Amino acid sequence: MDTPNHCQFCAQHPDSAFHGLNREGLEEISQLKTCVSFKKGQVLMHEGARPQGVYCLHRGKVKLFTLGTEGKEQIIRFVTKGDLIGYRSILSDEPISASAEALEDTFACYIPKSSFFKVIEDNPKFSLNLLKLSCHELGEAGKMITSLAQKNVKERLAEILLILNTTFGVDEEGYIDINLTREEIANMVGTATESVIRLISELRKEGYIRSKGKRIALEDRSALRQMASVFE
Amino acid sequence: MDTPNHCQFCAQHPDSAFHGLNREGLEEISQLKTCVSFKKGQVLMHEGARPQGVYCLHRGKVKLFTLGTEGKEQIIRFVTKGDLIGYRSILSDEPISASAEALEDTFACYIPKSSFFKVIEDNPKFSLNLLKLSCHELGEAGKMITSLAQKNVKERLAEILLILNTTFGVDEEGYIDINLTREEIANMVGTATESVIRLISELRKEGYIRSKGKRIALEDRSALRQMASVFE
DNA sequence: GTTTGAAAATGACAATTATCATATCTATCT
DNA sequence: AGATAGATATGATAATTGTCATTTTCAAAC
Repeated sequence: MDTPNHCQFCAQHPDSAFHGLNREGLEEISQLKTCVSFKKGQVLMHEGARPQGVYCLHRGKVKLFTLGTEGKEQIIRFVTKGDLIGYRSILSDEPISASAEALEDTFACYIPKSSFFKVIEDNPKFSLNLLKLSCHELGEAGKMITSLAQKNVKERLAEILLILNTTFGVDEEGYIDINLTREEIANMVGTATESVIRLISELRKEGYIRSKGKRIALEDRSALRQMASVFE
Repeated sequence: MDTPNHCQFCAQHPDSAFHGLNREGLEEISQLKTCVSFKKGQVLMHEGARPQGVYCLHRGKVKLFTLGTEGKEQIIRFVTKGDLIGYRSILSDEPISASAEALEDTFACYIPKSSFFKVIEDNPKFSLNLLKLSCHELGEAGKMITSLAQKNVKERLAEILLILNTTFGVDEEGYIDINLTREEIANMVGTATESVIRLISELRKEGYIRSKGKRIALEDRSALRQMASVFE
């Protein structure tokens, strides 16, 4: 039997979909899941496919993205420890809307579709958690829509840098603890790679951030928040 | 007792959150709800507020929008007959993320928060429907994000016109059956009002649409689909 | 340490989109 | 029917952003 404690561990986090489940529910999931690992760059799920289960991330980082016109990738959001992948597609009974690719070596639990539904049926609390989760993400998506529609590229870049800083934290030297290329940042901001590079240089010259290679550290977060009109 | 049949009527539509509920469940909702009406321009819910219940639209049209920087409104989506308003906020226990304003005289059923949760508890099917609904909308939001990030204004306008045509249908003369100003269209597309006006003229000159005052009719939908890169 | 390919940086220029000014139209009220 | 306010339309111009070309830097593999 492989690592039956993972679920209880994941469930500790208040934002986890498994939070607040009783012992039996967690035990049930632990029984039904299997553990899988992915190398950096591996694709967990393909846009358009019909997933046969959901992943719950145990360790690692994953980007979710759709392919727009001419194959350009648009990063929708990131998935980290404790987050689920594929639940949207299974619950709405639609093809996967975004591909999921590992940004670093990643470990996840796989819960087959049938087991997933069984846990939902057996645990109303789990169902409510999922509702809460999807409704929260719906609100986040709305914010992203407003940003893309109304802010200019520099404001959006400032916003994304703040989000990355919050989502992934910083290393010992203060750099945001995520390994993204400028192109990937551009694919979040919704702009050209060169524009991101130019604006990162600008922000550096203005003293709001510092950078070393591809790594970025925020120097003046409150100024960035003001620039991005983020009031949280 | 007011119009106890509304809920059964709404529940007929396969996309309704109330679809598939048993007789008792529908009866329960019919008991708990009250009917309200709104004049054109009235606000049903204010961004940032804490709603005390949800609305289920019975007749009329409502726009959902957030206010971006400098008070510019960004229309997220429209709500029509059978759709719910406010459920996202109540379920995620967050403030309302978008204001709701009636685009025409509108009738709705109001279900208080406590009653809403009671129906969820008593009817697992309802809970699953809501999950399906929010997950579907999450996918739609993802599409909108990719469009905003990657398409130019003309492509997005073509896409929005197709969506309006599908959502609201056409009148006897073939015009899209919704009364929107050019400014409101711009607030969906995420651009300046003048840009929308210019591009509507362009589309008209190119023969893809015709217009009469503020009313618009699609003349060549497949060309518009191609322009917008919509393959559905 | 050198090699080497990919990523970052920068400049020049083109395309897109926004802004401002102004004219025309249209629906509604009297 | 005429007045009027708000909406649509259009031109001129400015600002933003994208594209292409080239150079520099970086990091992994040998």
